[in-house]
Amino acid sequence: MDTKHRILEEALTLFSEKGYANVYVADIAERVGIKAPSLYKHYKNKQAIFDAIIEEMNRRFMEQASSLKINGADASIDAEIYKHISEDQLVALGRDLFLYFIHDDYTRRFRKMLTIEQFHDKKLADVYMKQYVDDVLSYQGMLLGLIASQGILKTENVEIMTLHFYAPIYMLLTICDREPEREAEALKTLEAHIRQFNRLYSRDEKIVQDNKKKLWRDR
Amino acid sequence: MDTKHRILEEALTLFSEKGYANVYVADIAERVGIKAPSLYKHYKNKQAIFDAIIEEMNRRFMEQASSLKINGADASIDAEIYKHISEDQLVALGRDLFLYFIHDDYTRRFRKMLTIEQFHDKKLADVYMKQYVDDVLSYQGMLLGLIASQGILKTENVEIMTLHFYAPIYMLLTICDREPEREAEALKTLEAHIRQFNRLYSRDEKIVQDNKKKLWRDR
DNA sequence: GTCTATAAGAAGATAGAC
DNA sequence: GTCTATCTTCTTATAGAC
Repeated sequence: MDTKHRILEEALTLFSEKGYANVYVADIAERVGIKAPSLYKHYKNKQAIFDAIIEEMNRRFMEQASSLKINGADASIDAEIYKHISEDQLVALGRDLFLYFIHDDYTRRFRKMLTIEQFHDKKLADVYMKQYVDDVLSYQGMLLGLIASQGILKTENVEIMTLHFYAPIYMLLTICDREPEREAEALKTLEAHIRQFNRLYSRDEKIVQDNKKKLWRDR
Repeated sequence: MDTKHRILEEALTLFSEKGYANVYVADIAERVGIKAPSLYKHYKNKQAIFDAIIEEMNRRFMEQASSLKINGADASIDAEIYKHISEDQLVALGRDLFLYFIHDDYTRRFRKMLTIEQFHDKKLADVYMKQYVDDVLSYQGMLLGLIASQGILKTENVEIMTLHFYAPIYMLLTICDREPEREAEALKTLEAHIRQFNRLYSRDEKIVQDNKKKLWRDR
C-alpha cells in the first residue's frame, strides 16, 4: 500500500482509539514508519488527514448506498426472497447486520471515531445518525415492509416495527463497541430478541409453533 | 455558589461540548470569572477537575440508586401501583424516563462528556454502560416484571421484553443528544412505540394462552 | 484567593540537506 | 520523499506580589 493511503489507515486507527486531539502527528508518522515532517509531503496538515478520512468514508458510503438501491429497487426479486422467510432467516438477517457493523474493520473504526468527534462538529453528528440510524431503519423498514405485505407479519405500523427490530440491535452494538468482552452475551441476546420479535409480530401463533418444532428438529 | 463548585459546573459544560483535550484551563477560568492561575488554588491540576466531576457523578448516582432500591424493595407497594396500569400510564412511564434523561441538565452534560471520553479510559465506558444501559434495563425490567406477574402482559421472556421497551427509547435518546432539533419527532415516535409495544404484549387478544401458561409454570 | 509575569514543555509545522 | 534541526505557538502550571 502506498504511503499516502497508509497514513489514512493508521490515522483512522489512532483517531478511533484516542480521538483527534489526543493523537499527535508524530504518532501517526511512527506507525507508518516515517518521521513527522515527511508526513507533510502527503497532506497539508493534520486536519487534512482527518478530512481525507471523512471523504473516503463518504465515497465508500455512496458506493454502498447505490448498490443497496439497485437491489431495493427490484422489489419483485426481494419480495420473492422474503415471501417465505422463516424465523431462522430473520435471525440471520439481524445477526448479519450486527456482525457486519461490529466486525467490519473500517466501519468499526469509523463509527468509533465519529462517536468521539460528533459533538465537535455538527456535520459529523449528522453523518453518524444517517449512517447508523436513519439509513439502516430505512433499509430494514423496506425489507420488513416486504415481509409484512406477504401477510406473514401483523399489520402494525411498519416504521415502529422496524424500530422494534433494529433498536435492540443498535443497543447491543453500542454495548460491544464499548465493552467488546460482552460480544458472546450480546449475540445470545440478539437471537432471543429476534425470536421474541417474530413471535410477537407473527399473525398466526400456529406458524410460530410449527417453526419452533422445525427449529428443534434442525438443531 | 462557591467558586470551587462553579469550576466543576463550567468545566462539565465545556467538557461535554468539546471534550477534555479541547478545553483549556483558561476557558474554564474565564467562565467562572477568574484567571487561570487562581483555579489552581481550588484544584491541583486540570485532571483533578475532571476527576472531581466523575466523583460527584458517582455520589449522585449512588444516591439515586439507593433511593430506587428502597422503592424497588417494597414490591408490594409497586405491585399495587402497576396492577391496573393502563396504556396511557405505560406511555407516561417511558416518556418520563426519556424526558428525565434528555432534560436533566446534569445528566445530559455528563452523558455527553462520557460519550466523548469513553474510549480514552475503559472505566468511563463501564460507567456509561452501567448508568445508561444496564441499570436502566435492570430497573425497568423489575417494573415490567411486576406488571407481567399481574397477568396483564404476555408471559414472554421479561428481559427481552424490557429490551423491547427500552432500546427504542435509548435510540431516540442518542438521536436527540446529537440532533436536538428532532426532539418533537422523537416524542411522537416514542408514544407510537409504546402503544404498539402494549398491543403486542397485551394478553387480551384472543391467543392460545394455555400452553404458554403451562410452560411458564414448568420453568 | 486573586492577580501578573513567566517558566517549562508539548505539539504542529517549516527549512533545507540528501 | 525522507531526514535532522529548528521555529512558533499554544497550554499547563508555578512564583510571588497584593
